[in-house]
Formats: sequence, C-alpha cells, structure tokens
Amino acid sequence: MTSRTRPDPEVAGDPVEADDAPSASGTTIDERQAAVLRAVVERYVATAQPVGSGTVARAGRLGVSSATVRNDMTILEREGYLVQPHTSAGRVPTDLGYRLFVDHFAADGQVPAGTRRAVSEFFAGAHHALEDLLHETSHLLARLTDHAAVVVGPPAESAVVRSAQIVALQPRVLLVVAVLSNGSVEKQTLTLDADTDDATVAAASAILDAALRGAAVTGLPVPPAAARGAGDAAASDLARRGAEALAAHAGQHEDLVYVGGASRLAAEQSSFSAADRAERLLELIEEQVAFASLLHVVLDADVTVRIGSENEAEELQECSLVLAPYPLGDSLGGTVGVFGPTRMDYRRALAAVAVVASRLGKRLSG
Amino acid sequence: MTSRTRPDPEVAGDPVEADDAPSASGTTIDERQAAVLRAVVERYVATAQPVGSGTVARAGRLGVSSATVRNDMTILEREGYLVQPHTSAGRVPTDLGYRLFVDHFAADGQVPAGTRRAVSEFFAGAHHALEDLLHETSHLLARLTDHAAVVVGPPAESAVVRSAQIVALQPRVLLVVAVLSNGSVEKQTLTLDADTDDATVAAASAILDAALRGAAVTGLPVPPAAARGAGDAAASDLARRGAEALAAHAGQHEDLVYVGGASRLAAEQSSFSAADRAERLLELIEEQVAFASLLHVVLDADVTVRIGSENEAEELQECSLVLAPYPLGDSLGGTVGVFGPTRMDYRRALAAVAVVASRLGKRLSG
DNA sequence: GGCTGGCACTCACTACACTGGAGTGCCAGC
DNA sequence: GCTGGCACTCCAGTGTAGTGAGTGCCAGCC
Repeated sequence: MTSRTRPDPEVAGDPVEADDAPSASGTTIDERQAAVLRAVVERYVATAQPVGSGTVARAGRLGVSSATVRNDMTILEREGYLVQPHTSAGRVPTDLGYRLFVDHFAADGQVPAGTRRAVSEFFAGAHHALEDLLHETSHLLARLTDHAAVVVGPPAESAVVRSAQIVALQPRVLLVVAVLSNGSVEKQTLTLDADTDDATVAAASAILDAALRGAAVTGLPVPPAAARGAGDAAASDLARRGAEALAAHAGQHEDLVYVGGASRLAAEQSSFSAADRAERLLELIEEQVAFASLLHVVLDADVTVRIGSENEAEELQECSLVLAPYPLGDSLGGTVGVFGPTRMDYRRALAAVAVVASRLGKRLSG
Repeated sequence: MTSRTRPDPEVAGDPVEADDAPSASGTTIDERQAAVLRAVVERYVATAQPVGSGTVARAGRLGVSSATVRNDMTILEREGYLVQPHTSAGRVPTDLGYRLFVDHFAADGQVPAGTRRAVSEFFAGAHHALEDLLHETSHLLARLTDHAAVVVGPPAESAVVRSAQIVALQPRVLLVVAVLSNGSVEKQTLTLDADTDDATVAAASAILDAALRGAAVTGLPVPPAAARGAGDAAASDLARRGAEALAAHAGQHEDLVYVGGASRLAAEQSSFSAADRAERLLELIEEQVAFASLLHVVLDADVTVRIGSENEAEELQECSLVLAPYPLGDSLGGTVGVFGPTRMDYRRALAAVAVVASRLGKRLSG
C-alpha cells in the first residue's frame, strides 16, 4: 500500500530518516516532528489555510506548547517539508512534506465503510459493454474522492482479433469491423469508386475473417495477398484493402482513457497558482492520447502516488496522482486513478483507488 | 441565416420594432438607437467592460455627440436592451439586446477567409470512422470560435441493422455486435453460466444475423422465437438472448454528443456570475444524455441562436447557443453548435457554425 | 538538554478616508 | 432635435492606521 520503492523509515523511537531532504546536512527529524508535519498536512488539507504553531498545539494531540511546535516547524522548514508563504503566516506543506505524510501516515489502508459499501453496490449492478463499465467506474471514483478520476482501459496490445467482417452501409461506403478479445471493436469506413454487389462484399468479408481471426492486433495481420485461387479477384482485393485499413488504424491505436468528474477541476481552480492551470489540465484531458501516456508508468507497484513536482509533465507540477493497476484475467489490465491538487486528502484517495482497482479487477476477471 | 421565426424588423427609415420589449408602452427604437446598441454590443464583446456614451461617440461611426448617445442609451435601457451595472458605469447589453443585435447585425453571413480555408482543409483531410469525424469536427468548431463546441451525431432512430453477430471473447463471455447503417456499432456483453462451443455460437450468430438484418433499430427486432425447427435449441436460445440484450440497450440509446473545447469554459468562468457556473456546465456536459436533449429542438431552422434566458435549462441561463442542423443523405442528420457566455462574438460563431454544418452535411452525404 | 512562557517584531488583512475619473441625468440654448 | 455644459454619483485606486495571527528568540525551569 505504500508508494514508491523506498524503504519504509522507522517512525517510532529511531529518528525518521529525511532521505530525500534537499539539505546537505543529512539531518533527521524525530517522531514528534513527523507528528507536527502530520497535523499541518491534515489541517491544511481541511482548511486550505496556512497552519500556525498555535493551531497545532491547541489541537492537543501532541501535548506540547506552541513554542515547541514552532521549534519543530523551523526544523521541518529547514529540511524542506514545510514552507511559509510569507513571514508571520502559518506553514504549508511542500511536495516533500506530502510525500512523508503519504509514506508514513496515509498507508494504514482503512477504507471507510461508506466507500466500501458504495463500491460494492456499484459492482453488484449490471453493466453492459466494457466501455460503459470503465466509464462509469471513473465516475464512481470521482464521486468517492471528490476529484477527477481516470480509468485506463486494458492495453490494446494484448488483444486478439476474434472476428472480422465487411459490411455495406451504402452502395459505395463499406465498414470494416473487427471484434477484439478485450471486448472493443475496431472499425474503419472504406469508400469505393464504384458500386459493389452484396456477393462480393460477403466473399471479401469471409476472406478477411479467415485471415484475421486469431491474429494479434499489434504485429498486425498480413493482408492476404491476391489469394483464394483466381476465384474472385474483386473480393480478394477488397479484403486486402479492408485489412490494410484496419492495420493502419489499429497500429496507432492507443489505450482508451475514461475521465470522470473533470468538472471538479473547475472548483479546484483556486488551488492552482496559475489562473489557467485548470484550463490547461482540461485541455490535456481532451487530448486523450497524450494524457494516457502520462499514466502508463505504473505497472508493478500496488498503489502509486505522484505528488506535484514528482510528475514529469509540466502541466501536472501542481497536481497529485494516485494510481493503481488492476488485473485482467491473469495478465495486467489497465490503471485506475485520481488526480487533483497536491492539497488532497491522500488517505481517502488511496483507500478509494485501492478498493476500486481491486474490485474492478475481480469484476473483469471473474 | 436569421434566427427564430420572427419577422425581420425594418431598420432603415422606419422605426425598428421592439417586438419583444418588456415595456408596455410599445415604444419603438429608431435606426440610430439600433446603431448605438450595435456599438455597445461590439465594444462590450471585445472588452468585457461596460460601455459608456463617450466611448461610443468617440468611435465616430455615428457622428453625434456623447450627450445624444446618452439620450439614446436611456431609451435603450428603458426598452430593456441595455442595463447599467450601477449608476455612473457604462451600459451592458441584456439578453434582449443581444437578440436584437443578432437579428439585425449578425446575419450578413460573411465568413472570414481564414475560417473558410480552415474548414476546407479540415474536410479535405481523411477521416476514418464516423465517430472520429464528428469528434474532430467539434474540435474544429471550438478552434474556429474559441468556445466550447458540440456535434450531435445522426439520430439513431433512423438507423437500420446491416449486420449482427455473436462473438466469443472468453469461454463464458460473448459479445453481441450489431453494425448499423449510420456507421455506428452497438455491442453488448453476454455472460453465460456454462461454457459454449464455437459451433453453437456460430449457429446463434447466423440466426441472429438473419433475424435482425434490415430491421430498424427502434421498434426493434422481435427476438426470433424458438424457431429454426428443433435443430439447435441452444443456438436459437442464445440468439434470442442476444437480440434481447441488443434491444434493451439500443432502445434507450440516445444520440451521441461530441464536445470539443470544453476546457475553454474554465477560461470563461469570469464571464459567469456564479462561481460554480462553469463547473455546473462541465457537469452537464459530462452527462451526455441530458445535454443532448437540450440541443435537440432545432430541426427546421437554418441557424438558431438561443441567448441566455431564452434557454429553458437553468444551467444555460447565462449561456448562448448557436446551433445548426446538418443533413445526412436526404434525411436530417444531427446538430452542430457552439456555446459560451452570452458575451460572445455572434457573427463569428454564426459564420463558423453555418459553414461547418454545411460542409459536414456534404461530407456525410457525398 | 529540552520544554516552556514571555516578549518584541513582522506583516497580511481590514477599515476608513480621500481623490481622480468615467459616466450619468438634466437643462438651457442653438 | 442635437449639443455643450454642469452638477452629481460612485467605482477604483491609494495612503494610513489598527488589529491579530504568527514568528523568532531568549531566559528560566524541570
């Protein structure tokens, strides 16, 4: 349930290792300082206001005075976990601060009963096509976390053609359709120069089906050469064109991304520094392909959290992603995740993502 | 090119009829007052600042002093075309003011050369599946107008099944696929309690295809009863289940809506009074079905403009829609349109929507 | 040595008064 | 019927305190 492949630092007794601290001092922070950080993060996530030492001390969990908290905050700031927006304001967590929080305090894996129930109800319901299920899952996750959510479909690469056919829509317009093993359907329109008769289309469809059935969608089916004896050159030619059209399209076909709750980004606009950040993010989402590539990296980990500057993409510098892969049958499926401002309730997001990924995987595999 | 079915009021010489004016006086506004309104609208659209009498007079088109403009503005305000945000500010157009502007000054139908060229280039390019074309068209329209754009697909009602089949994805998971005459594909997964063999699936597929081919997608195909002699009861049963699944789904299947450039709503947030307006709109867009129903009403008109309160939906009260239907073959296709804040460049939007609708119709019909 | 209370200091935020300017309505005169 | 002039309104911007939350530092206490 932890994120990243980092040794889990000890919190009790021994000093917490500030492994990523930018300071060259190699200083560590102790247990109470970590608790202060925790209090600051929780408070800041709740209120969006810089948190002062008095607030933390008054909360009373630590049993120390505000002066002591102040001293700890000074250290936490020196070590890069907190920053002050300006002198005489409270402190705000840095990306590094969130990272420590996530690694130490967000990983207890408690899933709220309400979340668990909502997920169960959702997956108990009927869903038709794969696309619908994934799409609705993204909305479920958005509802649970109150952030935008993504569901990346199973990778297209592993799909195999289960059926292929050519259908006449209009006299000169044909549709080439391939049903893939992952439940998706590839289609391509084919416009002809002259009318074709039904028999030729049917023959071509049969040729195409025979040639493509069972073929992997990548390393695509070789177009059947002018085969089939000299029987029907027109049909054979048509089948070849159909195969080519499919191959050209399927080859560059990226995994589909379903985004739910993108509207929440508008509400989160105030959490971003640049005024057009939310707009840029929405644009990024609209370019599905580019967006999918940003989510792909997770595959091995259980749940991965990427906080602010840990993201490479410029647009995501002020965002956090909580991602988890889900299995599909015995192989790997896709990814589900949540993204919002770094000021995010990581515990809730982690719990929701984990449980949804797990249930979605079971649903798709069972 | 005009909107609504309202007699085009005379502007030259005769007084312009203030047909929708809320005042009981039945007063009319004259040509110069209309020109003042025009100047206010154009200026306000450009600057988003209330427009004062001095600004209009200084622009010089009218050749009258600011005092005269002031008098006209007073009348325009009394008649409901303008409002003052507060005393001693300039004037801002009302929905009624925009309506007059659209009816009188936005209808000259001049399409900028750049727009025309961009549209030509777009439709000259190759597009594969119908869905892709419509999706990309919505982005084209968004780019041209700098607002969010919608493209509603051809109505599903008129579609006819051109092919139907059942494909095995996994031993117990089947996919029922129907290719429709409008180029779309309906699919449904079917989960079985026991494994089936390929022969049964193939037989069921043949039965289904025979039964559904040519049937209208509405008033849906009656599931073939336990027919086909006693030959293969399992196949016949399977075909019936497939047909039922398709019918259940296709019956409630709404026309698809493609939205492009929704991210622009975030930038337009400042044009809305309520802070969460943009968020509400994005939510509305996410619920495709609900959104589509708001766009459907246009069918007869050439280009329709709905301004602010002319929209019935509560969420659209501060939005304007510019919509135009496009033909598909000989029947009616779908709708293309643009939507943004009432403070919108209507001339540009009208021109872009008209030309895109026309070219899209030709492309789909030719 | 580490926690604590106390204290001086910083600085954003708010309230308030003041001013400049854009805009208005009205009116007498051409 | 248009125009210039004039008094008035009121937003927006600026300068000035006052307030309070928060900080850093330090001496003292356990």
